[in-house]
Amino acid sequence: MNPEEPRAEVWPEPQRFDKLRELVSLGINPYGQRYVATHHAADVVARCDELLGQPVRVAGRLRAVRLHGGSAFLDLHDETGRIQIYARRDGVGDETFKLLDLMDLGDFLGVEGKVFRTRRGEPSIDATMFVPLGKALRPPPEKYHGLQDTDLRYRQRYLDLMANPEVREIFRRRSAVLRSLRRTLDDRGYLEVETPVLHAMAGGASARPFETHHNTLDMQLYLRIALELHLKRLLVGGFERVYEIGRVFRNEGISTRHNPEFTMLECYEAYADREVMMDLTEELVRNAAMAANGTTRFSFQGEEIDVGVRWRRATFAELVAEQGGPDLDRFHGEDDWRGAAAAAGIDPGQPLAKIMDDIFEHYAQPTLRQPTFVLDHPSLMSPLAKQAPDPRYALRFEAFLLGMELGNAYSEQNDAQAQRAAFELQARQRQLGDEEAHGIDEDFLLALEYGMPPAGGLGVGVDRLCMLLFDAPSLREVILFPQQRPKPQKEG
RNA sequence: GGGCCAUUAGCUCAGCGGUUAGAGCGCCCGCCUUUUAAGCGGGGCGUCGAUGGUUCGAAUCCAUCAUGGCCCA
Repeated sequence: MNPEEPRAEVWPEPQRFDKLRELVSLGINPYGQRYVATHHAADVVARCDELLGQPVRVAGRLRAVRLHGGSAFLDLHDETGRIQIYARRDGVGDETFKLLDLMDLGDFLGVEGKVFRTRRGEPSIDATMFVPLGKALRPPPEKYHGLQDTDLRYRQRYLDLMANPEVREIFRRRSAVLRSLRRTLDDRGYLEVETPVLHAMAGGASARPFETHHNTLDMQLYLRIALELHLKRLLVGGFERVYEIGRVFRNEGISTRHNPEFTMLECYEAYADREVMMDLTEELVRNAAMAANGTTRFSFQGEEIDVGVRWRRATFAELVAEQGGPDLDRFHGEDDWRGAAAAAGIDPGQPLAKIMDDIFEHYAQPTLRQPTFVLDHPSLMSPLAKQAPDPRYALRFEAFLLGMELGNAYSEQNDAQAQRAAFELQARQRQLGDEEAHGIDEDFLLALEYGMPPAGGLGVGVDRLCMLLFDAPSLREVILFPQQRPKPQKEG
């Protein structure tokens, strides 16, 4: 009907489009402009009695309308909660009252009025004026059940946040955890730094990287898989305590416990070692638990956990043996490991480091429910750590909680020649087909050759920490926009 | 990669071989100036995820595919 606005023809909510045009024809901007509110919804509710009769201005999204002929009750939601608006034809005037016919659920609205309580005692605002601040051309999710479809909840997280207050709460708590982590480190004299995401060589962890390309330099680059190697360069440069909270990327599968990009905290402390990092790990997690939950005790999917006690400390070999696995101390070569793998039903043809990891996962990992530090991993799977007195093992620990790896730490290797030897061993593993083995990072070795203090280094998976503290069944619940397969395009 | 489950109206769901596919919310029309999952009266809503097949007849049974979820690797 209207060639100038052909889109309205196919619009799924033509009435909303019509109302938009009607507002414009009345000379009203449906999208508003700056609106200075005096109060949030929660303020008015909390301080209702003290504000009784006083004029206030609030702004938010219209979530429900109950029409009563010459009057109407509106539910206005802002970030703090809900406030009820009472609009009478007598109170706002005929013209403004008619605007109600042009409003839809989901629209943003500014309201001015006097605070009062209804007959049933509900804190409300008796409107004297309201102004459209943002038209919604699509309806919000269902008001009672909210948005349940997990696919849509993640794809259109804004609808999830709009409809489900407990989801908003999760991300407020996540923010509290991040603040707590920063505060704990800041209070210990750490410096927060930012290092490159684009790496010429992806190192610092065992994982396959995402590849990208820089046009002007015409070179292949990788998205970082860890923060480690740049932070250690900063120790070379003379900073003694540094940390970074940043996104890392690993080109792996997606599951309830894995997202291809995730947030990592890494911190490095000169002149410390893994013992110091164990204490720090306990403190970071304890403080984060207090920030998120107000207590160090919490339950995860029905299991009671306490991160406030001293965590158990046991070696990699002890834990495997404890669960009926082989005596790793008697292992002296590759054949021992491959034989043990076969005995455990693990593919013995895999790269050796993967076998070591799988054997631990097979025997010990699922049993580590309460917080546990696993010490002394095989050196082969720990190329960036100093070696233990027994060179088969590394001065490393991993923190486990509820069967999940939460953190990883080393007494950092600061001997440039030993580091080169470890990298060379990794390179041989890579030649043997281990795609996750570390490459020889000459640029990092160059830095080490200038001298690095001994140091303790720690990495913590922030998303997993949040998942555990929030009792979330899936990592996706604590990531605002988890990775999803693109939806096939519908209509043209 | 393997197994199981789900996909029906804008949203939350029912229907599970047999007239023209349903409910609540939302939406449209009417009434209602203290309601609050407001109420009352009326109305429309769908490529029943996609594609094939079986059948007189398919949302329903079968196969394949897509997306998501859970479990396992």
